[in-house]
Amino acid sequence: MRITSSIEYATRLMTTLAREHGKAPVPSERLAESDNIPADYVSQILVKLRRAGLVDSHRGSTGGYSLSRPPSEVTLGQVVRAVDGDVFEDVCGKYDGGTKDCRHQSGCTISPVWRRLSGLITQYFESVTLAGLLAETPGECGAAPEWLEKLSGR
Amino acid sequence: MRITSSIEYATRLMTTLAREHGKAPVPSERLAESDNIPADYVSQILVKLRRAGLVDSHRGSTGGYSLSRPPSEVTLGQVVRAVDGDVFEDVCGKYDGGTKDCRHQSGCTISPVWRRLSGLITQYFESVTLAGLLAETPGECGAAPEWLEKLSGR
DNA sequence: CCAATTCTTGACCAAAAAGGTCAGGAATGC
DNA sequence: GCATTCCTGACCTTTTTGGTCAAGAATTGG
Repeated sequence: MRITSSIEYATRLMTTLAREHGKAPVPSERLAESDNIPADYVSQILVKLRRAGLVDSHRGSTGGYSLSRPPSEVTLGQVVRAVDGDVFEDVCGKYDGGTKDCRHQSGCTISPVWRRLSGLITQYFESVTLAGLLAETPGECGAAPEWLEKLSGR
Repeated sequence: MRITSSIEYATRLMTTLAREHGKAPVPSERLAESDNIPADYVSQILVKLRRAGLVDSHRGSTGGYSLSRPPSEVTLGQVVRAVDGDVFEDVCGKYDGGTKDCRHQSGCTISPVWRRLSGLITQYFESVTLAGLLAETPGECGAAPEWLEKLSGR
């Protein structure tokens, strides 16, 4: 399991756009540059974000992209779904070995576990907004996950 | 993001072995059959589980595989790590566009989010044991995730 | 000791997904 | 009308997934 480049890139883009919210639209080329993403790839990701209704696009010389809503109203979940579809979409029914019935062995005691995991992830994604991302304390790339300790009870 | 076949298969195998714990070793061919997994693929997965110390193998005519520990002492996290490595191993430092410094844009406010997610998933995996999997109420493949509501506070 | 059984190892392969590129066209603002 | 920017969709390469295969090395029952 991993974070794909699309997810990472889309998150960077949305974060940058959030910072520019209320100002002029940002052309994709500038986004590519500032977020360190291949220029031609950026457009592709922005298209998905636009189709999901998360950003607006404007053509012409003063054109570019802008958030369609305030940063506080956009969740990470929406961003992830826009570029990657639903999380753990089709666990059940895959890997059924050709037989088309659910073959999670052992009377399907496994699938509830995947479903909970999926719910857990979805819920976390939903709890993070772009506004929250901006307010995040940067910290270097090795900081400990503080609140995690709380959650785990340790 | 998705559950790979290796993870799903490994979980099925371990669940089946947990059910047979204390009895005779189960040959891989029988595991393949009962868990609906390609026979040649099963061996490959079992090798990883053995190298991780989760199962024991015995050759010869009465040979096969068996759990190396009681089901209550094996977590889903151990199984997943055995076949798939660490969850979200290297988010930071990837997608840096060639520049070898961490380029999570915007002062790296993004990486803590991935790290928390990784921790959340790891923690969930750690909380599920094989014994727990066996005790799971099967339910059909669409049951609601009950305890999730508790966690979310809703 | 022999033969059947089972695991072991590592190479190999095909299909899919990920990651990225490109070219031609259509709006838009100046 | 011309530069700028987005739009569309095809295309490509690399990596990962998912799976196969063959030769060999233990082990056990007979």
